[in-house]
Amino acid sequence: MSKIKKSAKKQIKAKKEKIVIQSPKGMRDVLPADQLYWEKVRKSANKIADSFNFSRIDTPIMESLEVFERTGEATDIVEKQMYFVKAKGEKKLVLRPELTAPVMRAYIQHGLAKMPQPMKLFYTGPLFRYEQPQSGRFRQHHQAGFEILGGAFDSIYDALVILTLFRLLEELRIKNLIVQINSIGCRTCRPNYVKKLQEYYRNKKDKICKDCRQRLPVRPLRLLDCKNETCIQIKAGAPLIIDRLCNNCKKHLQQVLEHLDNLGVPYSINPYLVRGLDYYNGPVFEIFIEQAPSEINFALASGGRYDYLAEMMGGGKTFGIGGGMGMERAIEVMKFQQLSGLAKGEPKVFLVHIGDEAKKKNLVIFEELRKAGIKASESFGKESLKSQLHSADKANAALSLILGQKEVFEETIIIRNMKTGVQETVPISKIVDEVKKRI
RNA sequence: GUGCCUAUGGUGUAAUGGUAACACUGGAGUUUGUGGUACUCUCGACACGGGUUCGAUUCCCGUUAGGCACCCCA
Repeated sequence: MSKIKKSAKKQIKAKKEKIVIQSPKGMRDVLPADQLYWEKVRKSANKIADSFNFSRIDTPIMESLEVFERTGEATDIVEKQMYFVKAKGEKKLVLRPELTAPVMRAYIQHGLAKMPQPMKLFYTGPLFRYEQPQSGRFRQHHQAGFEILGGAFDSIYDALVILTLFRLLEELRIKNLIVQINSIGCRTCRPNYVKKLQEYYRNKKDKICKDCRQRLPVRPLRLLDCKNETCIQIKAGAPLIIDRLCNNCKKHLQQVLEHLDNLGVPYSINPYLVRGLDYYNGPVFEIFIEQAPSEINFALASGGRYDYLAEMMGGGKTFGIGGGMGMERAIEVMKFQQLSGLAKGEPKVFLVHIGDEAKKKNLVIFEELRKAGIKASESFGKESLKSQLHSADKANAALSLILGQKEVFEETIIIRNMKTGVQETVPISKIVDEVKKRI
């Protein structure tokens, strides 16, 4: 008996079974309500890029695996966080997990080194990392970035990239920005430092956490980032790279700081700052909100030098410095700081019809206004005068153009000022001029 | 990849082992061609799948998604 019941139940349930389609984990839709922010960020990025004289470059969102494999020793980003794309044939394709290497690939592939140097390149676009999403962390996110490739090895360019990103964030009216900066040395001084650091930790192996014990031989710089309490205590006595830079690196960092002083860009030295990708060298930086509450306590932008990257990728020796801003994160902060002034240009004119003939005529008027550069709104789908005026009100229209049967017959139209309620009747043939007069 | 927390209309919140309430939003209207207030009506949800149970939105398990802490990072 219960068997019969259950199978009956199953049949009913099978009928009811719902299909739920969601966006993939860590990937979000940008709905119309949020587009104002995105528009602002895109526009500002373009504006800043233009005023700093960066040229736009776009690269595919997929690259062959080698582009990222060659960018250095193993890092989590290239090792664990890449999306592989199943294609029919030959090469393994991946969704790009970052944008510096693709830009460098394009630079090498197209011989951009033959152009006047350095190349100042700018981009915006999505990138993909397989990781656990959290607020301010997505599997697909967008960056606006700036790269200066080729030319001389000059601290000016470091400062210029930092300044550009800083000004972009300012352009978004984000407040209390601060640049954190460090240097991770070069091929000469970093190995020496790493040795020192490993020596320091050698006799403290028992005290540090499990993770750190594993990390010590592979990625010793990460120990300085550990949040384990005892590790924090131990790291207080650890040697810092910033104290062990070679003369060149030390001088270079000092020059960058001097430029930032001259430009009035606020910064603080963070000796524990390290980068996620291994091809970086020399000064590295991240831009934060000063004393940020936890909701927005993340790096808004970051970058550094990558003077060895071109060679790793099979190109000639090329100096490089670049950085990127996380667009989602910038928007998060804009929302948090409640930045206003993002209002979109509302339609000023609203078309109202009474009856079918008027509705037909309104479509023509709509197109005439549009050709004349007047953005009109409408509610063709509604019939009652009341609800149409209600919509006009909701749309914040300054004027409503009311066309009824009588007006169609007389070839006139009523212009209603929505603020004062004053109405005037004008000939339809003059509607464009009459509207222009009033807005 | 690991651990913990969460999941009710479009949004924000209720309640309940016997299928859900409120506010806002959306739609229609309050007599004939006039909005912003007020009032009326109305659309709309228990994330998905399985189990326990006479019966599950409620309890349990799994999945998915979101959040937090790791990992890592814009």
